[in-house]
Amino acid sequence: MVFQISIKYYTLVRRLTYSKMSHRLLKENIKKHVRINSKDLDTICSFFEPKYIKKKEFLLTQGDIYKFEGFVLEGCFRVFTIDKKGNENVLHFASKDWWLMDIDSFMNQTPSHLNIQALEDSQVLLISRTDKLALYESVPIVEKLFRIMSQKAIVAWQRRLIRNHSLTAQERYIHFIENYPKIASKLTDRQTSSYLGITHEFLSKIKRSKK
Amino acid sequence: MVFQISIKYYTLVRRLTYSKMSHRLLKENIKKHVRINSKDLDTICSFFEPKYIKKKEFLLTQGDIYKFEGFVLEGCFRVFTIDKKGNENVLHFASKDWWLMDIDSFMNQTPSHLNIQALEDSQVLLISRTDKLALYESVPIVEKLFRIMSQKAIVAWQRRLIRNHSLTAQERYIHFIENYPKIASKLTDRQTSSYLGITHEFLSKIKRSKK
DNA sequence: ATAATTTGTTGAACAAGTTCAACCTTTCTA
DNA sequence: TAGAAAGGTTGAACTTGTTCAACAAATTAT
Repeated sequence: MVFQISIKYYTLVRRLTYSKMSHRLLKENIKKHVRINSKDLDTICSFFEPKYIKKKEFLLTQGDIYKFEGFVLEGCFRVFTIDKKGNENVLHFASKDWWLMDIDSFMNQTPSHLNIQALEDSQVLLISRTDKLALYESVPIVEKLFRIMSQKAIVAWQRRLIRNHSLTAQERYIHFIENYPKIASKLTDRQTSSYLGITHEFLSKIKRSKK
Repeated sequence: MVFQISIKYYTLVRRLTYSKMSHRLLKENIKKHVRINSKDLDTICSFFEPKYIKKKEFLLTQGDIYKFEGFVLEGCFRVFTIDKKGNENVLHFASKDWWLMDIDSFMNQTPSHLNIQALEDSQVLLISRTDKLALYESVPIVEKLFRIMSQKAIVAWQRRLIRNHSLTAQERYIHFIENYPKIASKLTDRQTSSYLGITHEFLSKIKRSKK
């Protein structure tokens, strides 16, 4: 009996500790973007709920309406579309400390064009659309936070387009594995090639010629 | 004498009228993105000053630090980088009712990677960095405005990347002229090809084969 | 109006990347 | 643990797009 209680107690403490830990990563992330007081930070984080997703499971499937925004605590995701020809196009990956959103579907509540799939057992913090919209109103700095995050994202997309236009597939591959070694090491060649915009066969040939 | 005065008066009235007209386009643009009261709208617009730029002149040159953000009233611009191999890569064009910014340089006050050049005699409304930063503080809805504009821009960049990965050069060319006929009609083939990420020779061959 | 420059067109040789098919290795699953 | 499924490699033929060079057409500056 005593033993059981102590297990329960231990579990409870672990959960709380864990929960604080998980929000800590989110807090650190937010503080990278804006100066923010701890009250606002606590309010923001209080709306994020942890969720566990198993390898190969989907957080979002093409056609769904996206009702959550996510922040990755652990694991790795791929965000991709399937085009008319049936090919998968990876927009990006998201591992620990990255955000997961489908801005288009979330903003306009239209069916999503994107799929978000876990590449390994993963944990995310999710905020519902309702709570997010409420946060924009009640905690004004949230607007600034996402304005700044969005602007940084635009810069990243611009640079990626330029790389696609000015570099060969081999150069893009080298850039990718050098700049995102942690993510790259978790991927199959098929996933990497889809991100780079080439076939997996050609990636295989690039790797051979590099040696 | 009387004649001279009347000319002066006419010019003054025209300027005032013109200035209101020009801010009207900006106001309409802003109202597409956010619900906003007319006082805030007036405050925002009051910081934008008109500027005329002649064909081929630059609003920004690679290496400069960007100190303004612009809104195009008339004319057309191209935003491009020159990479190490000396090739021009057009990020995008901006004609009437579009925004002109170099987010990276403007945010971080680092030397710009971009060039912004007028393709024809053009007019823009410019806001200085100082005024923009002050606006973010004094008119909170400005944060929301640029947050939403930025998020729409991200969606556009994502779609463009997917087109680059999933469509042939010919399909991208057709998409471009069908979706941006006004801008496309103002461009030389060299400019169009640089936007599409192909050589101008190959664009010429695409056009021939299309007939 | 003329010269100079930029732009567009075309062809031939070439390079980059795809497709398809075969085969092997690894990983998942019953 | 066997069988199935998925991932990786390789080669040959093919397609897409580039490069370079030459020339014609259109703009621009003088």
